[in-house]
Amino acid sequence: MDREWNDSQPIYRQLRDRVVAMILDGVLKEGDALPSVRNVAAEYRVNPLTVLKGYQQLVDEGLVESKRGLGMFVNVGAPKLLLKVERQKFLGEEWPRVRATIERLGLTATELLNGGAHSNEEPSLGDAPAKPVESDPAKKER
Amino acid sequence: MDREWNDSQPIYRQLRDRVVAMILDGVLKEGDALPSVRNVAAEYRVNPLTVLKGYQQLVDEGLVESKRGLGMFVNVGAPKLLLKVERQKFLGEEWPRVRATIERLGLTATELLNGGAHSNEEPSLGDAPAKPVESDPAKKER
DNA sequence: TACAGTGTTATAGTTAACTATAACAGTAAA
DNA sequence: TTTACTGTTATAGTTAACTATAACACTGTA
Repeated sequence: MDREWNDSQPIYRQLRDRVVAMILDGVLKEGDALPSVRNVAAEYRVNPLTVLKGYQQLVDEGLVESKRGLGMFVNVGAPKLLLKVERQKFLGEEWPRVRATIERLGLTATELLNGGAHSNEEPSLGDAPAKPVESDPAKKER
Repeated sequence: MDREWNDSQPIYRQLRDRVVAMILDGVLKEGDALPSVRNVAAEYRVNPLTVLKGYQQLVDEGLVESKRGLGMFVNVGAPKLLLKVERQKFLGEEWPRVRATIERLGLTATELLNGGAHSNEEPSLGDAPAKPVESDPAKKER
């Protein structure tokens, strides 16, 4: 896990997202114990309550089960459920926004997806984008 | 403009982003007046101070100039500057995250690009992804 | 039993975001 | 001057996020 925080989202949600990522990546498998609240709090120098809040979200989502005195554990079926739910969420909410941004910046989604620049490449401002993504004619703003 | 807010970011930042989008899209050109603080506040049913805070960000970024009694105006050079800065920000910060998510969810380029009205399509969990977005071969593990 | 791990709750304080309400200040036009 | 727009500041209150510190409750093991 990474040790830094993003100012664009509350810590507890980022925490939740990181655990989700670990489950999706198979780092945490069904039945596995999550890193303990206290450990995480110490390692990231964050308040235990903040960690708990993030973890509680996962419990509320039915992904994780809490066993007092033992720890918190990845539920059976969580990875599968997660893949489904997160895909829906991404395709329905995040991707449309991102895609709009890409178009707005005159970048091409195809290029970006096909192993183009990820890291810190500066697009020379001058050159016209090779093949801008056509904006969707049926695009509905909402 | 849209009338709704996203819980993932403070309103004033979303407001700022919308104006940025309008500038990039050419809806607001150099020298144009932004929608007035009071109008926006009324239309979106938001506090004038919140709108002002969003607008102030733009002033601080050198994109907009404020003229008391007159309004706030898009600076000369703002669109060009914006394109450069926002591209850098997107490629350096947002895209890497988004890309990681895409890979994690095993989504395919076709799935992402062909969805005109992809809103709430459920990716049938069963079928193997046709051609997952490849992770960068040059990516360094650490 | 004692102990060292777990999760959980209680108390209380700080800060950022947002809100309502009101007033102040500058510009242009009737 | 009056009116109707602009941006701006002042005062004060609410809520969510985060923090520190401490205690409570449970489990497995020495």
